[in-house]
Amino acid sequence: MIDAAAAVFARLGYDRARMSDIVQASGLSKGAVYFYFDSKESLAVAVLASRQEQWITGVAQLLAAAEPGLPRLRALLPAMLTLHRRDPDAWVIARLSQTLAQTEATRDVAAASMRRWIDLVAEVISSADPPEGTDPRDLARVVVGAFDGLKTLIDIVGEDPASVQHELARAGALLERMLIATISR
Amino acid sequence: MIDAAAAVFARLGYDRARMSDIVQASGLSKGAVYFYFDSKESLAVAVLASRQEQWITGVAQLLAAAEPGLPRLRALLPAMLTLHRRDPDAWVIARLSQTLAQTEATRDVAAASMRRWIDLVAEVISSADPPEGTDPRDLARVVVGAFDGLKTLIDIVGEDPASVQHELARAGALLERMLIATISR
DNA sequence: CTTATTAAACCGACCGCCCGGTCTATTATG
DNA sequence: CATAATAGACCGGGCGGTCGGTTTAATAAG
Repeated sequence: MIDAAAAVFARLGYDRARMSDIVQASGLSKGAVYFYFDSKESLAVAVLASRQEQWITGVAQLLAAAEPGLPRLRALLPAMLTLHRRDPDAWVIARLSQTLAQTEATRDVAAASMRRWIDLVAEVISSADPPEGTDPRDLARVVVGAFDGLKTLIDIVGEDPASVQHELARAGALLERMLIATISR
Repeated sequence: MIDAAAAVFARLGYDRARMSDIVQASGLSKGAVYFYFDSKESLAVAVLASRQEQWITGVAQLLAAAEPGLPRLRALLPAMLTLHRRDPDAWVIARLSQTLAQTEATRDVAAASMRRWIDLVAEVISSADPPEGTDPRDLARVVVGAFDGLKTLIDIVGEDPASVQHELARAGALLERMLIATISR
């Protein structure tokens, strides 16, 4: 059911997603959905937590295959792209965080979710021994933010979903190049 | 009135912005607003066009002060940051484009708006003589997308508006460094 | 094996509110 | 008086959320 909601949120965004859409996608009924979740908002929080977990463990798993340091850093963007190719809905964490951060009650979970993700990237960057005066967390923010922004931008200007996937891979590779160029002295 | 609408859209986003909010912010009445605009959607399109114009001419003006080539490229991120500091609402173009791109009727204007902006950045990058095999348009996409993503991300994890401004400047400087490192051989 | 009992799971018609949009009355302008 | 501009009460539809009732499944009792 969380899967169905994630797909709908990913497709329409939180505000445009109607409860009826989610109900229909889940194959259940309105009563069943509200049996498990208090509100649309709490459902969104659950989706955020679920996909966040899925995303982070997925990336971490792929990163673990590369040895620490520069090789692992080089594996970062490819891992993100692989995850995104495997399940584009997982990146709903970015859109949901954006929306949930606007509401007082859910701002903290949204921020915490993003911070956790930044921390993981910062860890990888840090292990690659960046030059003096380069804060790994700053770089991590740029990478995470840039990936999100690129996905958004390409979704807007892209033609069809297939080309979007391709364009994102292209942009991801370039972002990686920029990251490496910055870190190597 | 477009200014008022822009402010509201920037603060709440298209979907959460209520017509009553915009009416109140404009200091006019509902009748007056609908005398000038057919719908909420067309109002959003007008806001997008207005701020896009404002943003592009503003950046272009700042860029014109620097001589073409690398100096002008170096002026790009500072110009964007200056514009953003001068009027953070102007960056509502990114959020509005995202939303309007979801609707069939307005998808093209949203995409066109973003493409125009990418074109300008690509032009600047191109004039800085990037190495072989580096597509200026690809780089431009990364810069534009990254800036948008960074603004979004920092809005989420940032504490107060003042620190957001500062963090964005910091991230922007880093993004510039990455861009220069990539372009210089 | 059958039947009785119970509670969790599920259904979908329904509700009240709120929002985008309309419309008529009124005011300003010339 | 004519016209443009504005006001704000009003409306219909759609939305998130509710609630009484029904099915399902697990367990106990005979």
